[in-house]
Amino acid sequence: MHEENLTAEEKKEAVSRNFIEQIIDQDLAEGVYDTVHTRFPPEPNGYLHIGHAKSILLNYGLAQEYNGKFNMRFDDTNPTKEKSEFVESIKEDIKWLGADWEDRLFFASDYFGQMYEAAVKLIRKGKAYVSDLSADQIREYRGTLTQPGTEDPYSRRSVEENLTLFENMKNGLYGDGEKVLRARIDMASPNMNLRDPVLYRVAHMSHHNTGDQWCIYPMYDFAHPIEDAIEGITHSICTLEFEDHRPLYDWVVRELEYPHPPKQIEFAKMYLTNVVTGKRYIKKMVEEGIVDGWDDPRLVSIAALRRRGFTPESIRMFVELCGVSKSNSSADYAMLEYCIREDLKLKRPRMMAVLDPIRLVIDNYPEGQIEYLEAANNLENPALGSRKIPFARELYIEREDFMEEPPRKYFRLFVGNEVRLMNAYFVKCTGFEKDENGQITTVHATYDPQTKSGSGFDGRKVKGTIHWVACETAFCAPVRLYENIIDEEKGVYNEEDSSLNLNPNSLTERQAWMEPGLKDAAPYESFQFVRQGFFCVDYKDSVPGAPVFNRIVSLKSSYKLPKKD
RNA sequence: UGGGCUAUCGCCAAGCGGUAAGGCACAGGACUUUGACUCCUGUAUGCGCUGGUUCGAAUCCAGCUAGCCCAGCCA
Repeated sequence: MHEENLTAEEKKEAVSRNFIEQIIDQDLAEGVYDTVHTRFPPEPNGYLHIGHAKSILLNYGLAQEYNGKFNMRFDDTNPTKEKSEFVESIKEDIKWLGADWEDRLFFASDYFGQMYEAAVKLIRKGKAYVSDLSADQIREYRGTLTQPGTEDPYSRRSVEENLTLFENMKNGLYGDGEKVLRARIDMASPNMNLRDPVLYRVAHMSHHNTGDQWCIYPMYDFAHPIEDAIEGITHSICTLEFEDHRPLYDWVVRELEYPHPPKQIEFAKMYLTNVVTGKRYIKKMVEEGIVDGWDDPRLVSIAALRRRGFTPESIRMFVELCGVSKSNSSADYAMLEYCIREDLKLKRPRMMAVLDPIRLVIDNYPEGQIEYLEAANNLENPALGSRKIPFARELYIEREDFMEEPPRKYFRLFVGNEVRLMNAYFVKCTGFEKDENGQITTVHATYDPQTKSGSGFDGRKVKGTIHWVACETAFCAPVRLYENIIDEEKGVYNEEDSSLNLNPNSLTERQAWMEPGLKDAAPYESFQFVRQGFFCVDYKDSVPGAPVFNRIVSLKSSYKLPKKD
């Protein structure tokens, strides 16, 4: 760890450490801590989204990296907002992401007794007092950003009186809002958080974990450092907006005289371009039925990503790629797409499915004959084995794979051109048919038996390869093509008239014709459909024997079909 | 207009006084039974601006500018 001894070359070659790792390295080197203990402390008031994934994986990853420990803790200090139904979904999402808290699952509410004692300790030290001011009055006394606050008229109460009053608060002698416990710090501090912050409030309300045992509840700023200290957390990692709270965090652990005080470190939240992350917008869309719930595959909640077919590995890769810093930023959605393609490309079979079919008739192929051809599941990963696919005289091919008047450098089917049918034969286009509307319905071709896939034929080359399925045996199932929910101009939500502007193309559902083997696809199973992208069976909408395929991500394409006028 | 934080390529992000890493995206090219993948190649004379210190500054100093956060008995 003696950086100063490294040459410039060595410095460059060293794996760069993010700023949190640098802080931890230094703490360890200086003996401030001799271990690393982190935690993820969500409030169970909603579902987790991709932004949380960064925090989860950061905290868990740091614990792993330094051979330390990682705690799961629900920060449930406000019963008015929390529900136990969220506890389970949060646990499920974190497990899915692969963060393992082992046997360390905690609830802040389990520490209410210790927090109460801590408050009594502060009162005894003269560092806290009970105030009768109303919420409005407290606001007035707090001053403004530019004007200092003024002393709370109740701040001079004696220790004995405060002790009694606080006990009375606990015992339910006062109604909600009647009294609060405040820290005595500095009403004139330029940092608003230090102007005698409220430590405890009265709330006669049932708590999801403690029931009616308590009618006073600690505030975040008081509770959080205590939670961290109790659990032996060393590095308490949170987001940037808590930077101003750090002096208060430090004040609490100092006044309570914890022997090994934890250290708060703040990092920038992650945002994604082209997606909606705002809870209020999502809530509104859910309420108005615009989306299919908080796990609608167009959203970026952990559950939505899972349902769409993203893998934990891809999320981890994404978080790692994004890095950690203190500058507000939003990652390009293309980076997430890259990660899921990267993760799936060697792992999953590459199958054929036709999304917009026209008929291809191979006129020199025997009528009624079905031939089973061997197809590798993944050409780049032989370990995935192979399958048999039926080939016949009449096939479906993609409408865009034939053109009556091909533009320059179009390698697919047009009259006179020869292409390879993937996993099958070369076919040469001989003609086509149109219906009364001028729509192409059928393409005719002849095949060359000696060009069979795998035969080693190398007599001639073709530039194009297209995918296909045999009409008779094709399995027809719905596929859903997603665009992210955005309005490029205004975003999904217009602040001015509070209207929602949904991209009407955010979801397209259509039938697709696919290899018969796909009808046995199980929920969550994913595939690459050649040239169409990666698809995953939607567990929620699929019934046995009738899978529904969500497109996770499309493939990149360097060829754009010219637009028709 | 009080306090805190941030500013390096279209998007992330290294860099910590020795002469601008990397990834995504993009553009060329090679290869190809997916116009995918893979593989090459290219992309900041410049680090928000202006001065200063220094042989040397993205890095240090000063002054600006812009953005984010804070006036919950939310977290």
